[in-house]
Amino acid sequence: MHTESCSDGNSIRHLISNVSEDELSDLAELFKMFADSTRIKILYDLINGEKNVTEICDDLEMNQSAVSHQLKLLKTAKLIGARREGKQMIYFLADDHVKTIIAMGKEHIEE
Amino acid sequence: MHTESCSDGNSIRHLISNVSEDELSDLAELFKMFADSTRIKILYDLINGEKNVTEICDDLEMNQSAVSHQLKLLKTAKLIGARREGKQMIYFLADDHVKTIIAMGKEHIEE
DNA sequence: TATTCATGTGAACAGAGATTCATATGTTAA
DNA sequence: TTAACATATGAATCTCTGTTCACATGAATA
Repeated sequence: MHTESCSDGNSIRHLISNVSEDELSDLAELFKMFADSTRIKILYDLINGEKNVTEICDDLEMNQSAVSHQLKLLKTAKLIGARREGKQMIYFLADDHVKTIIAMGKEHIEE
Repeated sequence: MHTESCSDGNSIRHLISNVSEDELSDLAELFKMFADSTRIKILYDLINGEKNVTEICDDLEMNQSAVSHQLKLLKTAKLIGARREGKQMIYFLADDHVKTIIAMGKEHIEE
């Protein structure tokens, strides 16, 4: 016998043990968020604590529109959260996974 | 006073504590390797042990050229290694960081 | 050495994504 | 309600990158 092994019928040739193709796509999507300089800088910036958009722009020395566009992506990916405070929007890291993932990356680089 | 704080003169406005802009770019470059479905599948495939190109192609159900191109990128990034064995090239994960990083990603997704 | 199998690679094409520009939305203060 | 500030967003542009196609390279075998 040599038939389907994935119970969900979603398989890249029964190989990738127990992991559906969708799950791997989601993984790729997640890592995409870390795969851009601007977004990494934003995430890294927020490790120092929550900040509003203007502060982030100043820190990164980038124009507000570019930053806002990336903030939106990060928020959609649920890597950051936001709340309004008067005229300003305060952004912050959603959870500790972000720090952990970045830390793992740094570790690999400094091998 | 409020001048340069990074000793190397490489700063995104002294913010990103102790981390040079280059270092953050390297991080982004690293995560780019995980940010594509094909590459993630290859990496995940190799978690099951070393494989030659044909096996990987079969597993992913992708044509050989596409896979080879991605293998080259992964090798350049030092996430995988390779050795020749007769006509075949055997690819394998370079170290455990790959597994760790993927595991972190999965953990975040399954939150 | 000619052939076949396994893999690598350059060029071309297509699609995705990042930045900019202009402008819209939302909030506070005058 | 008007003005000023803070942020969001759509469209256009430009760049980057993944796949395909055709072919090159390398190794084993007849």
